[in-house]
Amino acid sequence: MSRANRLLDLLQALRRHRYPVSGHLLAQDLGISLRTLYRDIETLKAQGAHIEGEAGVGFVLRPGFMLPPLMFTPDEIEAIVLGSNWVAKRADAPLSAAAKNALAKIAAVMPDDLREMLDTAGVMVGPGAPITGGDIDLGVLRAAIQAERKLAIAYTDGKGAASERVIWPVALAFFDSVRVLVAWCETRTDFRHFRCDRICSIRTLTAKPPKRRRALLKAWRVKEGVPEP
Amino acid sequence: MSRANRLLDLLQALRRHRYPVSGHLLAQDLGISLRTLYRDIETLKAQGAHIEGEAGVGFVLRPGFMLPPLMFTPDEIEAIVLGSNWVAKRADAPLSAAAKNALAKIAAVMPDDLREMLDTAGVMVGPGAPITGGDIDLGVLRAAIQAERKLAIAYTDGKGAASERVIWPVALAFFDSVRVLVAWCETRTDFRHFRCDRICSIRTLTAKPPKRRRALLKAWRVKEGVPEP
DNA sequence: CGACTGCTGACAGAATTTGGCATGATGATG
DNA sequence: CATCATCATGCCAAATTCTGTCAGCAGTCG
Repeated sequence: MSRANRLLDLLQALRRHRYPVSGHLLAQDLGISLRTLYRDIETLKAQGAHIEGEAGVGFVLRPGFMLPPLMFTPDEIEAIVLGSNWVAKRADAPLSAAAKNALAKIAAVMPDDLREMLDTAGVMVGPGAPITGGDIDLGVLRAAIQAERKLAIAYTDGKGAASERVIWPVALAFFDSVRVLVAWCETRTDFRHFRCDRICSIRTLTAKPPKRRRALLKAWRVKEGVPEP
Repeated sequence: MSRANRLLDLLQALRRHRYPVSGHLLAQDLGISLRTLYRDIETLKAQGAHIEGEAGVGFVLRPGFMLPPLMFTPDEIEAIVLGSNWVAKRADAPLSAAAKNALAKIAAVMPDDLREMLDTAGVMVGPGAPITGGDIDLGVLRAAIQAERKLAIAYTDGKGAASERVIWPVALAFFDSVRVLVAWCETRTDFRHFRCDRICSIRTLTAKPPKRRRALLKAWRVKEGVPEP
């Protein structure tokens, strides 16, 4: 692998990590020594890449570098197709439609030969367990998550016990056959998981949770032991 | 000026000229010999640049090497994030890496305000049933599917009966906990489904199936009653 | 046909790249 | 405050590569 290739790879590696990444890790990824990595980063900086290195933290590539990323590789196309198809097949209707639209937009900017690969991609999503729907609108949940609003819900748990709660929605998790709303429950003052098909009603409140969703998500990750993506 | 820098410059120079440029001129621009220019162009081509050289005309960089800016709706962003994460989590290693790279590339060409939504997307992929791996390399399967090559496989079916077959691979289907290769089996002269974890060995043959993959896929869809995507 | 231009191979000397080590500096963490 | 992780830079010898030159073949254009 020549140096030129590696520099583009390094750029892509930096793009991949949207959070600070240590030079040690990058060097390992690229199979080069730490010293060489510093030199490569120096070169990229000289070319105009906004790479910021902070001691004790790592490197971040600030967006806006004049050199746009390269076109997708065949593997990446397959990954995109597979991902979009999964969402189109397994998510709720609005998200499913959005997945199809997004794929169309991506297809629009690809050269002809690659666009063909979209249709002939050799990957498919197999039929899965039927998704226990419930009749609530996931769009409302997603909107509340995005807008960071409290929700008042009526919920029936696994034992059939009904309850009404005010929760702070954090994220919507898609399992193979069920969807789960991750939220902070004001009643229990702790995180709770609500199966969407057991939520009987939702009302979006105007009040905002006192903590930012980001912080909540982090706290939840810690509690559940979910690694950072 | 190091070579790495020069390659990036060459790319920019090619992008500037929308009409064929002679190698001589490019070489002069960059201050290198003609021979070196050819070598540089070779290197860029190896990286995926669609540079076309026609004798008596010059070089043109066909569009499609770089990814142009992309715009998405909030729902589409959530769909893309969800899809990529699903692939990153549930597909085999190379495809998983490709999903991360693709997402990074898409992120790099989105407007700033949209890019932020990537991090705050409120959708997640829940943990799923563990995927029964098998020790064959799915990359080999995907490559054979794309290249339309026959495969010689050793397979052990659900009843424990082992067999060796020559098949025409059509598609790779991702189920919740298992992956299945869809293929035409020469022995049975019909379509068969092979669980990847039961494929003991693969050998890619040089022979191509007599029918195009597209036609096979269509025939399979008809047989199985799978609707067009 | 002749003038261009793309494309490739071989080769030897020049230039660059690389890894390792040593040394600072800075920010995070407890 | 001490410790750790990390960024950053200089130096050097060995290894790698890059480069220009020359030579030849194959297309295109007028």
